[in-house]
Order: sequence, then structure tokens, then C-alpha cells
Amino acid sequence: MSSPSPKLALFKQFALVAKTLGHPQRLELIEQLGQGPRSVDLLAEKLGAPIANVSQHLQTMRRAGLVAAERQGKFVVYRLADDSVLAAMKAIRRVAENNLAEVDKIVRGYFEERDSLEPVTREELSGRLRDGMVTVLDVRPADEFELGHVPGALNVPLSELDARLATLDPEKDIVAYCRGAYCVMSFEAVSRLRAQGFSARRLEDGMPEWVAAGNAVASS
Amino acid sequence: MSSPSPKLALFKQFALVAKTLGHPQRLELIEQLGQGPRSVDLLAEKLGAPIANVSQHLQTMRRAGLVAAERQGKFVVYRLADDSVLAAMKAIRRVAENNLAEVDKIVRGYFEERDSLEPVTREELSGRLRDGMVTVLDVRPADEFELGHVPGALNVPLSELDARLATLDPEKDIVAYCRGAYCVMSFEAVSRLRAQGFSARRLEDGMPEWVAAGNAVASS
DNA sequence: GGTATATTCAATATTTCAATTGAATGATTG
DNA sequence: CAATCATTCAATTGAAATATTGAATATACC
Repeated sequence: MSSPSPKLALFKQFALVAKTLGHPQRLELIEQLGQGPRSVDLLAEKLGAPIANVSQHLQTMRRAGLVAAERQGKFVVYRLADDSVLAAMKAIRRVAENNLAEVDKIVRGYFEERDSLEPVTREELSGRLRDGMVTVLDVRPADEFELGHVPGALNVPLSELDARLATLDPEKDIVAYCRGAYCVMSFEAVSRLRAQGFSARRLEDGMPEWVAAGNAVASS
Repeated sequence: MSSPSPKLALFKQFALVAKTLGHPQRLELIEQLGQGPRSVDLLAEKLGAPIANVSQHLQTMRRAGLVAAERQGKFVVYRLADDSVLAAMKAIRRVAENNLAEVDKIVRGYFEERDSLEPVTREELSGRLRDGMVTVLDVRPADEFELGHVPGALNVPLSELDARLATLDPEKDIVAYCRGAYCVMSFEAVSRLRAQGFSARRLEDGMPEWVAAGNAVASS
């Protein structure tokens, strides 16, 4: 028998990946990076966490092969290593959804009640985009919108939604999206739009999935 | 304390799942349970770990929704919560394979050199099983074989391979499999069979994937 | 070159995790 | 009902992860 069995060595590596995913803040970083490469600076601001802290998490993630870093001028820009990282996060999310009662509780309490109608699938949105009979709303903050969005989408951050209601065409259906499947902002937007009489629905998931599915992305 | 944001609450749950996957021994338990429900006793024996230790890991995994337990007489039988758990483990493995140089090194050193021929896919094996022109070898220990195996497979544990070489039909191709993609035993078996002049290949992955793909399983 | 800015490093205190041991519980058997 | 077996619990110890702080390094800009 070989002293360090190859199997154990491999499992240690797999465990390293999983363990590194096992931190809420790092999952949040992956959600952000799922939208595109970002600097440490910007990520720290998004998370509302100290820069040194975020930097350390990113380095931990780099050691585990989840992200890669590249220096651009005085910024260090991190990005996801590849699509498999998002896939892994999705797989973990599914385990939690299926088997943790706690998740069900949270989702019911905060999300489901606000989404009585079926969310719109990516395929459906792609189709309706071609017809032009739909208004697509990107409710993320402006900086995230600028770094990449669904072509033709209007950027209406949640904070500005009420102010810009008047500019929306009440005849068209509205589809709102934000970062990912559990991004609260799109739920909130749909709920407020409906309250104003709009026909609003939510995209089933967010920007990262849109990109991962090979859809077109526009940047301004 | 005001309740934390639903998003953070969710991410904590996701992180719990990932963190729980982040231990080599627990991954090994999942590999074992991927073959079917097992008692604490048997799992401990398989891992060569103290029972109390394994029991604790299993309870940790139960809290994270990865496994479920059921009392059967004086045994407590654990099983995977559902298919999503194996899917998550697979997704994590993929991240590691794609992005960790260390994994590549281990695989190259221990596995690849012993597998110059392409492994057989599940689909291919299903087809050739119908033709009957292939000998399927299950090289796992007898107890694991008994709890479920590919229909028509011969159980030849690695330890008995040499002794039973004479009983194998040299005219037929041989396909060997064991637990999972990285289960060393099937590599070893193929290598030894080839050294004896047999036409031997390895199934691309193992028992859990065979089951997950909805293939038939026989038990003796 | 000097200074501001972005990021990383290093040291520390705190918390959490893991393995070990022996005792306690629950179910079965005689 | 005692004895036995499988499992879990509880307490302890050592190891590892995390957040926090302030200093160090690199790059750009003036």
C-alpha cells in the first residue's frame, strides 16, 4: 500500500474546494464575480466589509482554484476561475433547497409570497426580446449595470423605481431581473410595479445565469 | 436584534452545506452512501475510522441536509438525502479538476498512466451488455457487490483477481468498475489484466453514477 | 522623487472544528 | 429482566479558521 493514498490526496483537494465555498461572505463574492470581473475595492464596497478582509477571502478562494486575479494598473481584478464554479454553487444551493427546512422557511417568508406568478424563463425572455413587446428592467445599481446587462434592458435601480414609473410604457409587459436567483431586488421591484397596475414578472434567475447560458451581453 | 437580511440567512444555509462537504472523510462517506444505504457500523469499517467519529460526521451531515437516517432494528441506516448531493459532489470535483494543479498532478501520477485507452462510457456498456460479448468485472469487496451491482457483472475483488484469472474468458473484452470515478481499484485491475494479455478497459465511472443514470441494478 | 491609492502581509485574539475517550441510551436476544 | 450490541452523547484536547488591526508593498499620478 502506498503511504499517501492517491484517493485521500484527491479527496483532500475536493474538500478544500468545498470548504472554501463554505462561507457566506465568499458565496456573496462569487455571486458578485458571477456578473463579471471586479476589483477588490469594489467588491469590498458591495459587501460592506473591510478591504483587508475581502482581500483575504479572495486569496483563500484563489488558493482553492475558485477565482483568478490579474493586476490592472493599480487595481487587482478578480474573476471566477471558470463556469464550473457557478455550477458548483448552484449544485450546493439545490442541496440546501431540497433538504434544509430552514431554507424553505426563509424562501416562503420572504420570496414566495411576493411571486405568485411564474417567473419568466431565460428562453421565454430571449424570444420576447425579439418581438419587442416587453420592457426589460435591470434593477441593479448603475455600476453593475454598466459592466454588462441584457441587451435592450433599462437600468432602473430600485431606489429610483418610484421616480421613473411615469416613463414606463403601461402597455408593455415588464420583466425585472437583478443578480441571481435569490437577489431580493427583483422581487421587490415586481411587487411595487404590480401595486402600480403594471404587468410585471421576474426573470427566473439573474445576470450570471444569463451570461453562463451564452446569451448576449451589452455594456455601456 | 432585527432579523438579518433574507439573503444573508440563505447564504448561511448554503455555506453550511458547502462547509459540511469540506472534509475528506465526509466526502468518502458520501461516496460510500452513493452506492446505497449503509449502517454506521459498516461505514466505519469501510473508512477504517472509529465508530464514534463516523457517527459524529454522519450527524453533522444530517444537520446539513446531506443524509437521512432511519432505524432498522438495532442498526441505524444512513442514506443520501437525494440525488442533488451526488450532483453537488460532482460539481465540486469538477471545479477541483479544472482549476487545481495539484489534482492534475495526482491524477497524472496515479491514474492517467495506467489508463492509456479510453474508458468505456455507461452508454457503451449498456449496449455491449445486450450483445453479451463482454465480461463485466466488479472489483469491489464482496459485501459492496452484494448490496447492488451491474446486472451480469462478476464480482472479483482485487485481492482475488490473480487467483481467478484462469476462470476468465480470454476471448471476451473485459470492463472493470468499482465505486466511483477515482476509485483506484478499477485502474489497478485493468492494469493487471492487461499485463496478462486480456483486453481490459475501465468503466468511466462507478456504481453511484450507474445508479443515478437510472440503469438496472441487481443484488444477490 | 514624493505622495496618494490599492492591495497584501503579519500578528493577534476569538471562535469554531475535529479526534479521542469513556460513559449513556435504545433495541434486541436469551 | 439481564446481557449484548449498535449508536449516540459529553467532555477534553489540540488544531484550524476568522476578524481585526496596523504596517508593508506596489503602482499611478503629480
